[in-house]
Amino acid sequence: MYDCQDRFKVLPLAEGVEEVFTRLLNYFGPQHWWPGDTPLEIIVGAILTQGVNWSNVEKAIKNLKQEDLLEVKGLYQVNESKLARLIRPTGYYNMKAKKIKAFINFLCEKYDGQLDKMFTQPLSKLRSQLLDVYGIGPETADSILLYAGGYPVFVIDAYTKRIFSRLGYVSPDIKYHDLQQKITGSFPEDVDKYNEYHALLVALGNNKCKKTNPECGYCPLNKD
DNA sequence: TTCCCGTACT
DNA sequence: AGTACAGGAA
Repeated sequence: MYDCQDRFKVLPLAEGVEEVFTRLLNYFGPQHWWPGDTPLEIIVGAILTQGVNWSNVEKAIKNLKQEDLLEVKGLYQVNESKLARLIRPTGYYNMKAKKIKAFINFLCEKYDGQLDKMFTQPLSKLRSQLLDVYGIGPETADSILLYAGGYPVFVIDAYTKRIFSRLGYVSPDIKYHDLQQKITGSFPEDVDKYNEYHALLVALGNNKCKKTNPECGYCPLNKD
């Protein structure tokens, strides 16, 4: 099994969650997420990054910026096929163009095209509204809420599942909501910490705790 | 479960 | 050439 289990099996989940955060922050340093200049850019990025590397997203974001399309009005007016062409580097570009359009339409209909208005809504109400938008599932909704809206929501992703299952705390196929409850149930509700924690898990998942050939020998969760 | 789909790293 | 990737819909 994985080396990290030896250390973390003696720690209750609550302490383990805290220990992982401390170690990752010491090792990687603050990540300064999300990499996006505006709330709208963060939301578009959250949709574009579904199922692909962030490096793919950067090209698409650059294309959108060049066309002056990272604003509500522009995204509302641009036709879907042109949008799809611009975001081609992210893969799934036809689906994602539809998804971005669906969000913009939702924003315009419900909130007069104003993100400020949208983000005055209480957390649980807005979350369920976002989940009703085509193309927005739990992870994308929570990324939008945390990184664009500043709500205290802990984002779960493939890395989070992989890391906590390898630590021995949960099953690899644990459901999104169940893992979210497990982690937040024993962790202070703090926007800055949630922000940093998710970013650090992505860093570990990318650099050390990879799906195949994980570099456990160099993992900060194993050192003394 | 399968489809959507390009990019980077092995 | 093969695999993995900040997922979600049908």
